[in-house]
Amino acid sequence: MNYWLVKSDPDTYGWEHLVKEKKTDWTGVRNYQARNNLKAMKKGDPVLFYHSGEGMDVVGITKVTKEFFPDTTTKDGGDWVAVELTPVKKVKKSVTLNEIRATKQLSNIHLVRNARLSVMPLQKEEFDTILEMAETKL
DNA sequence: GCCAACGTTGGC
DNA sequence: GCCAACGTTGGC
Repeated sequence: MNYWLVKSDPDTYGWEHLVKEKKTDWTGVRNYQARNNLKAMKKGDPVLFYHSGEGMDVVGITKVTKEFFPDTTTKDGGDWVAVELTPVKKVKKSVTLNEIRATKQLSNIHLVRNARLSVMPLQKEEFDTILEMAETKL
């Protein structure tokens, strides 16, 4: 079991949108590192959902319900992939980037070190720490 | 709205 | 293969 975090701009596609749709194909990733992370996701892996821009906080937990497949929104012929994500639950208390920054155990995650990466792995300890801060259990 | 950080592109 | 220029993302 691996743990992940994805970022999304709620102006484009936010948590509420995902909940309404029940599930979504996580398309549009155009970054090799992020793509490799998508490819490494296994069915059932938990994925934290982070809002960039508005909010800047972890707002919910999703899970992988379909492992990677070709991203059909690709127009440039590139070898891009998507996964299917399904919302599991909203966190009780959203965890802001500031709180994450202020937490020593989380100082190595990409969210802090590489703000640009939109799909990133988390260590189990990091995942658990964030859930604890969110006062939420998986 | 600005700008820093980063990834990608393209000229050499 | 290097690196400058450019575009995009995302925090502030």
